[in-house]
Amino acid sequence: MKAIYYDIYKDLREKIMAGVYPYQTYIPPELKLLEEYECTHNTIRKALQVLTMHGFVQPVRGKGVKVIWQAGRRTRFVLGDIETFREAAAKNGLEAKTQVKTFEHVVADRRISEATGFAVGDELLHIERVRHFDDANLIFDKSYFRASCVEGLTPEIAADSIFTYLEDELGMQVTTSNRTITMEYATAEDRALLDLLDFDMLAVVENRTFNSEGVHFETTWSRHRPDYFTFMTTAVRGC
Amino acid sequence: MKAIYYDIYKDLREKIMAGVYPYQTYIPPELKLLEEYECTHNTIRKALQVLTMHGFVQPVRGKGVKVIWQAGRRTRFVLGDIETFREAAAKNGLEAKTQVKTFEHVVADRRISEATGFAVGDELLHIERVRHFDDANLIFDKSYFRASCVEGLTPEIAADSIFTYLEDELGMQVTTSNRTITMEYATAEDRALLDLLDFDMLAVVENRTFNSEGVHFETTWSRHRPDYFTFMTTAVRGC
DNA sequence: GCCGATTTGTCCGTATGTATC
DNA sequence: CGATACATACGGACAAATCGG
Repeated sequence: MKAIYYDIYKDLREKIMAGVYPYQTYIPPELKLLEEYECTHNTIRKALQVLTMHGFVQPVRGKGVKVIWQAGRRTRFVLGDIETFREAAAKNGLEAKTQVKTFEHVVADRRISEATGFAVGDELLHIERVRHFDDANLIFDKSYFRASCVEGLTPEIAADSIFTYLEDELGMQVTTSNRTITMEYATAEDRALLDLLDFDMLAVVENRTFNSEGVHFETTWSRHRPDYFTFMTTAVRGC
Repeated sequence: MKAIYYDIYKDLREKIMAGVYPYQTYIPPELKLLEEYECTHNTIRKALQVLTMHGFVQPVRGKGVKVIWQAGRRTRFVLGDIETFREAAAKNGLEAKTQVKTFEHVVADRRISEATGFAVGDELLHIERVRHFDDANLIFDKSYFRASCVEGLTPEIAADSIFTYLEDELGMQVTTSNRTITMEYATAEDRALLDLLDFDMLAVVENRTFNSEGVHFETTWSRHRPDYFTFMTTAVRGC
């Protein structure tokens, strides 16, 4: 991301998180920011818009742009923006290991098609992985990738980071992700693969991911042990 | 919302949901849309940006703007954008009733402050409500409102719709909502108030809401019976 | 492989409206 | 009422990616 507005966004975000612009105060007005970043009006606004969408600030007409982000008490494993499992784990201060349980080519039949959103007949790669950290198997990922989008993928790469491979080696850009969160009973398979303790339900995140070409290339169900599951998001009226 | 870009957004959204612009096809390019809506390219771009943020389309450089929205099979009770409980229930085709269990003024002590994000000493209104539909008590809402933001609120209004009252009567605008989703064990209180069947865990949505002045005026925990809980959201890289 | 047409992405500069103080 | 500050819209310019000839 080499856009000017994005650099400004990142800079402002840093300052908010560092407490330079504290909770419930106003950041400098557009006119000041113009001078500081030496750009126009519109570019500042674009940066502020992204900042707003991410829940850091809220513009108040006639007054200014107010900081609404509070330093968070985050517990265990927090999901949110688009990021790789490895990135998320690192951000949560956890060292993670991944074990590949299934790695096979399949052709989408009617049942798979309805569950994943792929078309019947699509060539897919079916991958199942168990995520291990804090001395326990905590997440079970069941994924279907569009085969033509993940050429050269091997079980070894799947054990490392599929998304890093796709972005760095294949030059693909992950762009949009539609997510659905539900709760489901643990299956015998979950119990066999995960360290579930007494939990009999799981938090399930269904993820349908599109690349920069607008092609749906992945549907994954991440099945989380409840005590390690936290999902954060921001909704903004009208945006 | 009287902005031009917002009308264009709504029109395009309708056409996508109606199938006028089907899944995986390109919508007309900017130049066509300029003519159709008689505005400038910047206004079109703003509308497309909102459409993108909501997961309906994805722009592809040099090619066009591709529809990535698929008609969904939504199950039971679906949450997502900012909307009142009543709106959400209606959208899911359910007729809902609300029972007010608690309605009292409190002053935030250290414990409440840490849980809600309000400051110690803030005057709050503590409201607990049970949501009933499909012949069962399915959601338990524990809320704290900033008292100065909800003047004139009564238990009767709370049984109807607090948000409708705030927006229509007090002229407040709900703008930003920071949400955290977790799973928790059901408490004795949950069991007493809800029809939990055999479920021993709940989906809990913590909601911290800010009005158009950037003032944090509400923290609510909505405790949902798992089989009626679905949460949908869209994440877009860079936005 | 190159060039030009198409299409989206970014940025500039300006103008006007609306809300606050 | 005027100054300040955000919101919307216009019009123009150039960059970057794609596609067809």
